[in-house]
Amino acid sequence: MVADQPYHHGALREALLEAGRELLAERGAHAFSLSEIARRVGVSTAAPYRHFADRDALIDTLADEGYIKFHDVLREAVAGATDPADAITRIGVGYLRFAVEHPAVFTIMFRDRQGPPSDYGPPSFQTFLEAVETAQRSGVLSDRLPAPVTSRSIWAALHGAATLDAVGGFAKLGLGAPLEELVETLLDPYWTRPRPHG
Amino acid sequence: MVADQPYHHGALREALLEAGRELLAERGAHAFSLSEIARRVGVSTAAPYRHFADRDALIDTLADEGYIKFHDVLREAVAGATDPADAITRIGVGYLRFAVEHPAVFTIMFRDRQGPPSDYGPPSFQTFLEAVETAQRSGVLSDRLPAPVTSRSIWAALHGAATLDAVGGFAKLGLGAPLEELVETLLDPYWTRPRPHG
DNA sequence: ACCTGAACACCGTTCAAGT
DNA sequence: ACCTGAACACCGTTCAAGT
Repeated sequence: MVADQPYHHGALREALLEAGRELLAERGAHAFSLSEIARRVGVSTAAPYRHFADRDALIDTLADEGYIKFHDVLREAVAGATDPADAITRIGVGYLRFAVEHPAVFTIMFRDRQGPPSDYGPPSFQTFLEAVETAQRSGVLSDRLPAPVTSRSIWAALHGAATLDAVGGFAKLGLGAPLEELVETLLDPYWTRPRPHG
Repeated sequence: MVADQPYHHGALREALLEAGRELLAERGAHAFSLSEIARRVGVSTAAPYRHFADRDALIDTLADEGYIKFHDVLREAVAGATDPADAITRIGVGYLRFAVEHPAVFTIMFRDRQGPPSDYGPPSFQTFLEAVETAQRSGVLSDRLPAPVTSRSIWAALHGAATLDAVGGFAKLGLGAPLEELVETLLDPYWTRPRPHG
């Protein structure tokens, strides 16, 4: 808190993004408001328009940040893996954990975009695809179907579980489960031979 | 169009729901507006509050309608099936087709609810669970995992594919595919033996 | 009992004017 | 170049008043 704010904020763009992150975390994607963000930063409601085309542009920027963070999660999952099958499992756990820990960011990442699609989504899928290819080559993952197709299926399973779990759908149906167990059961039919569970 | 509207609408509740359905179909979940709906019906913006607690109550009612329609889709899929494996496949196609044909309704069904959870979701999962149990008993679906767990996994895969496909995620990644083919590849790892594709 | 009219607090967005 | 102040059209919601 500075006693006397200068006329020029100096780093308004970053301040708006930071306030946006906080608002999302505190009140959810549903409560996102550009006016509220401007108020928190201590600036007029018109000020953001010097840095973002409109409300959606700010949301899309926060979504892009989410994609970058998400991509890091996937790369760290692969980096920390002990073997190709473990890499897939860790990606799965990372995917679901990201959704559970940052539900609002996850929501805006996969909402129906107003502007052009993000450039930051495909790299994540690419990382995942490479992990699937590696697992297929090592023989732990079936290669009955091409890697992109199997990747698409597992990605869909993880994404569906993440979405339904975040909304609480599984718990409502009496299907709530710890994250690791949920991932294990999702991946189970894909392995060429049964895997011991941790 | 009646030339002289009576003071009492008579069937305002249903008229509001109908206008809500149209607005969702025309402009998407994103553009939902209670004022716009009242305007379309030709009534004051305060009138809906005699029939719905608030905006969210109207949305939740439309979501419930969606669940009922969705449940019918699943039951018809099972009813029209030639065998237990075909029932699962038809459910999958019905699930994805519903999402693609009614994206706005699908969105509000699985959005983060404000009010209490819908009573109309669980019956759909129940129908699906029974189809999985039947398929497991007939031997076409692996019974390595309990029916509720396998149901959860396939449900997640279908839901994820529906969500990503509706948002256009698959197409963006060069993974776009016809609905039936997508469902086939999603279900492929679950069958106990390879199934011929139609 | 059901709906209107007017009001309130709140949005997103624009634009002339200030620094 | 960056931000303010005031305005505009639009929300959701409330409530006294009308029929």
